[in-house]
Parts: sequence; C-alpha cells; structure tokens
Amino acid sequence: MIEGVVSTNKQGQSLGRKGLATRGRLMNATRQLLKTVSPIELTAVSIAKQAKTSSATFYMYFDDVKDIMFALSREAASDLAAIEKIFDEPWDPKSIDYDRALRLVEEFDAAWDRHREILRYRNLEADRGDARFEEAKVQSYLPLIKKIAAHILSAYPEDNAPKKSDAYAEAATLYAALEGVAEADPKVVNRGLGMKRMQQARARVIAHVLGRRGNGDGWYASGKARSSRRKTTPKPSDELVQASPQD
DNA sequence: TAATGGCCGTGGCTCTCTCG
DNA sequence: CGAGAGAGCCACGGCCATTA
Repeated sequence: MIEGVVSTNKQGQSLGRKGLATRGRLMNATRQLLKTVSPIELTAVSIAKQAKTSSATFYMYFDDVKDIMFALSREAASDLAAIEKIFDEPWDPKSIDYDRALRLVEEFDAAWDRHREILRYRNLEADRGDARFEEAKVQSYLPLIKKIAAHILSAYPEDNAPKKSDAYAEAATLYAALEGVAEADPKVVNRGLGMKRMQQARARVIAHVLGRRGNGDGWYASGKARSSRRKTTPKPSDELVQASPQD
C-alpha cells in the first residue's frame, strides 16, 4: 500500500497493534459501504456500525467522513501508480507497440475498477477546490505523465526533439483520455460503444503517439517558426506544466 | 505475580440540522 | 415547533505489555 504511514490517532496517541487494526477496520467498512452507498451519503455512524465499533471511536482516527475518504484515496492512488512499471520494461520508443499500450489501458481501467467510487470522490473534491484532494490528484497523475512524456521524447534524436512542454502536453492529453473513460461507470460504457472497444481505441491512440516517427513529422516547429508560433500559443500555467521541465 | 502506565473503546451528553 | 438522526466531545474504565 499504501497510504502514508500513520503513527498517531487524532488525540496524538501513538498507534499500537489494536489501534492500527481498528483504523483498518474502519477503512475496510467504508470500502464495503461504498459498494452500495454514495460517498455523499456516507456517515460516520454507518461506517462505525459496519466496523462494529462506535462513532466516538471513528473520531479517534478520522476528523470526519471526508478525512477517511482522503485516506482511502491515497491508498487508491498508490495502487494506480503501480501501472507505471510498464514503462520500466524494454519498450522501443520508435515502434508501435499496440499490445503493450492495450495492457497499459487494461491495467489502468482495472485499478479504477477497484477504486472507482473513491477516485471519483477525490476528483470531485479536487474540482470543488479542496486543496488537499487537489494535491493528491496531481501527485497521483504526475508520475505517469512524466513517464509518458519521457517515452515520447526518447523517440527523437537530441537535435530534433520536440519541446519538453509539448511532450508533457501530449502526455497529459493521453492521460485525460485514459482517465475520462476509466472514470465512467462500465455499465454506461457498455450500453454505448462497449468497454472492449473503448479500451482498444485508447490503446491504438496511445500506441501511435508513443511509438512513432523518429526524425519528426514537422509537427514541432523549430527556430523562427517556433518562436513565431509561440505568439499564438497560450503560455501554460497550470500546476502540471509548472511541475514539468521547461525548455 | 502484582503494579504501572499507555493504549484503546464506549456511554452519554450537547449541539446542529432536517423533516413533517 | 418537536422529533429524530448525526456530529463531535469528554470522562471513564478495561485491556495489555512491561517492569520490578
């Protein structure tokens, strides 16, 4: 897992075996309830009841329901991060590797299947402006976007590489496509084009963006052409680009 | 084995909010 | 406006590992 190490409860007492077990029971109870109850409707009382403990005990470990959802979202993010390992395998950046791209999509979707309610809640709170969830969301997707961007850049010779920020923009676009479908309820997707088809489509897009070209295709302007194009290109300013390497 | 102290869970209370 | 549900806090007592 795993969620950052928790060493004390809300009263500042250091957690022993029992305390860690109770905290874990509360988190498991929340996961169970999320299968049938919206996170918006979750209550500390229902979680405590499911964990066979009292609401007072719940407040010894968590501030409120949002707090336990945050702890669960960190666990989920850790599970999701495991798919980055695909990029550590030998992967020729100049070849179109559809099978590997499909595996990336399938593993990403599988992680979302395991944590959909929690990750959706995390994204909802981040979108609502909660700084803690926003930070958790960024820290969740940034490592994968960095891997994708590095893979894109590695397909080019040094003297003909696209701008790093362009590679990051493409990586962010791919991630948005990945997550956009993964976040959707599979039942809804299956009523439409079907999950298999959507996975294959994303895999094809990813395979083509990641495995391509070599000497460039004229998409990335250089020299004067690049500087003149900059006039019409808005300067990236969000936290993703701030965290990404600049040219 | 008894004493000790930290860890932990609970009962009961007040306050707030929602609903009829 | 009263009833009910839930949030949150506090004080107390039980449990358990450690120590003499």
